[in-house]
Amino acid sequence: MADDPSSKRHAEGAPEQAPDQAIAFTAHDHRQCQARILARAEAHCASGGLRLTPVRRQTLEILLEAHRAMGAYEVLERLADHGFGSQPPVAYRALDFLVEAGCAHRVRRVNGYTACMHPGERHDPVLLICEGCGMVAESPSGGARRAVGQAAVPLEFQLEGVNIEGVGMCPACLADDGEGIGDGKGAPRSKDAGGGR
Amino acid sequence: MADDPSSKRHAEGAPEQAPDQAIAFTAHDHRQCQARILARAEAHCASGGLRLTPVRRQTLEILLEAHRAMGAYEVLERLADHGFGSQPPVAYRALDFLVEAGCAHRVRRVNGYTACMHPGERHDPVLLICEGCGMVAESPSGGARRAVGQAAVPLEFQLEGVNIEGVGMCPACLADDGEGIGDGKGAPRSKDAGGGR
DNA sequence: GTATGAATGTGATAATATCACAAGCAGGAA
DNA sequence: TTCCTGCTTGTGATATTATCACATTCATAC
Repeated sequence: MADDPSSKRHAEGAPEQAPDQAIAFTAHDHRQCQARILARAEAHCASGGLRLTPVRRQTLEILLEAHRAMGAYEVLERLADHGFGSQPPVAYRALDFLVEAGCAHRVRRVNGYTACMHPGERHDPVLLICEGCGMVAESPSGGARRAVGQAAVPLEFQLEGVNIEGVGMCPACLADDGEGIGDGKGAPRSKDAGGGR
Repeated sequence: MADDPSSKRHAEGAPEQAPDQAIAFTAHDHRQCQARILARAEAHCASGGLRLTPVRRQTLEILLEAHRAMGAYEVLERLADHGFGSQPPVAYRALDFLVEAGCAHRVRRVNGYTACMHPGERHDPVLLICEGCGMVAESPSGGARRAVGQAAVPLEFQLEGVNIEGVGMCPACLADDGEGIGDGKGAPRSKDAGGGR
């Protein structure tokens, strides 16, 4: 990890470090990012009368550890490590709550969940999933959402929700491939890549 | 089935009955629709050197029976009824082939598969899934696809594929609700709704 | 006809998700 | 306080979806 791009990250005092929506693929102080989102989520739940109980909060913290999608069973294992129940419903319930509350997104493509970078703001982001490292970035794009809405109109379909996901390669993985670490098709990189880069 | 809206369907001789993309939610002669798509898929496979073997063809026919998403195990059961193997890989392999060949789509939202209405034409349709009856319509929308592409650009993300899905209510289910058959939130209607309407 | 690779059949198992019910806990009403 | 109520959590069981490994069959080219 000595050559980790996160060495490029900004100093702690840096103000707005990166455009929020692209943060997953951008060098940033992940500790700070993590804390900021958690605080926002807490505020959102408090103001909305949503109970961010210990399991739920811990679940969110687990999701916030990295900008990637985590499976429910991976979350469950971590919850058990923290002393919570170890049966699937424990994780699924907490994850469902977070999604419902607008604090997490479900990543259908990989049957996983990822923390929302804009807790509480009703939005339907484009989720960009890197096939190299598993990171997930959230891109605002009212554009895509609007286009789906428009696609529904001529069919007289009453749209209630959308899932918009893209798969491909993030800039860091592309750079790695270019450096000859991969062969251009390269095997997926470490699935447990750490926090921000 | 006596009050099936498909009674409204066009007469057999009707020429181009409905805009292709909206066909799932539109009154049409489904037998003809089914046959047309199957023929197109056969032609596409033939011209591309893709082997549409008996299981694969049967699988496509099963998907074509209705404009909805079918689970792999449901397909598997039908395949077994037709004398094919009854172990999961039988269905998954055939379904994977069809998706790969551009003759079917995977519907991530419901872990299902649905026949493609434009076999062989490389496209990333918006899949509109009715929560009332389970029907799935394919809407062209280069617009949404383009918007996702644009969302990826500022993140320097190299987009390789997309899943764009919308859930909501189809016109027929909306009409049913309006007629007082439902309560406005109504339980999902029969999951095994027949072919076209 | 025989070698070859693709496709299929089959048993086993992995990964994901839900159900049902008991127990605990927070808040308000009596 | 005590009880009631509804939400939340724990737990065992089970359902659903998906993949692996390996033997066999089949189509095709040689």
